[in-house]
Amino acid sequence: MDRRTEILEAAAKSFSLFGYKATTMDQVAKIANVGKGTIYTFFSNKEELFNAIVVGMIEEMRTEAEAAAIEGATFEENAHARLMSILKFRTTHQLYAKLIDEGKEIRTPAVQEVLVDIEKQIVEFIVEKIQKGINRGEVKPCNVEMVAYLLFKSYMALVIDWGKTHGQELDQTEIIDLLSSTIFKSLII
Amino acid sequence: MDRRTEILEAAAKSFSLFGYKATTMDQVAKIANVGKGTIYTFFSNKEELFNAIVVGMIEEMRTEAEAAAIEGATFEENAHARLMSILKFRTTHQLYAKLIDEGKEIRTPAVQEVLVDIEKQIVEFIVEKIQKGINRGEVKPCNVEMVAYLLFKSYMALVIDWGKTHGQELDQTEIIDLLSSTIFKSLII
DNA sequence: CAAATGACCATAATTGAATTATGGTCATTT
DNA sequence: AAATGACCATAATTCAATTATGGTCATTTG
Repeated sequence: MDRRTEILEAAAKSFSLFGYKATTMDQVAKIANVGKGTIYTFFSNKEELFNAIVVGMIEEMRTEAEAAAIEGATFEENAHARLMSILKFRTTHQLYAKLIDEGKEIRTPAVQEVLVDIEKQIVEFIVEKIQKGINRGEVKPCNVEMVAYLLFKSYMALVIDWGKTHGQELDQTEIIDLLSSTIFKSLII
Repeated sequence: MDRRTEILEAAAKSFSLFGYKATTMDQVAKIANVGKGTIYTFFSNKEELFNAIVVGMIEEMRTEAEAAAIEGATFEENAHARLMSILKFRTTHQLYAKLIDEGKEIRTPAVQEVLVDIEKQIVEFIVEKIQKGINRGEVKPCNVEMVAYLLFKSYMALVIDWGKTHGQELDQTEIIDLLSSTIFKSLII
């Protein structure tokens, strides 16, 4: 494996395990079996190394979300499956979960910026899918950006936030029932 | 004015100006022109005094939200008007705005708890209104708690959050257009 | 004598000086 | 030419000393 990859893997491991702030460049160098200076021949600073890791994670998330869609399923079914996949990734993926925690608890600025960027990219992903649905004639023309945003926020609310104030999580079917009869209903032709 | 009221007014002023943490009982006593011990004959501790102030604020918010509704208007029009009134109150009311800031920046536990409670009461307020709409035959029977939650979160997202990532605020008409064709459409008979 | 008061106390919060840790560099080595 | 790690400036942490604060209660007041 080349040095760059070894550094990336070491950094991914450390960021996932300890978060951004608690990961030191010395530590990354040690895990990667590399002199600290070597890291700086590939990445200009800690934040760039971090961003490279996050770019990789977003790709991974996107791939999983794409894989969640089923050939021949309706737009609504696939939208639901992909969104649930993304939200599952969000809480399951060690690095993502760690970053959410660090953003909230320690409020490391670099982490908070990255989290905002990830959410933007998720919404853009949804935008793409809606746009494709419109082009295929499965979805009504609409304010795609707003609809994508509303969809994402609604899923966040029902899947992630609800449980925090209401003792227990919502059932998937309850979520589908509600969104199917509201947002999706007006979206689909 | 009786001592209790003087204390309440002093506390409201101080909490609004400085937040929960930065308000001292000595300060409240001084503003209220009262010995510090006197405060403790009416309120068992700082947090109880704080809660009393917040209860008053919620009442105020509720009254304004009720006043935003118009006799003879549709359920949708009034729901929109009331929700916008609440969100306006949220950012305009000095104490509420201060608490949101303190909850986020200093993360005073007493403040965060109170903020969660306020949001719960807002959702309960929406629940009431939807239930009333159902009883009147203006609104379809539905999972009232979930719909209220979704409505509130949608308004929060479009009115409060959107601007933070998208450079500028959404226009009221854009919000109505979207929600009217989605959530409200499926709600109203 | 019942209500009000503020000096007082235990403890929590803050400060700042000293210490340690860390991101990044660059002369030296491989 | 690429890799390295000792080195440096500065940021972060520690912790003892100090200050501030919530809450009490013996005393005062009307």
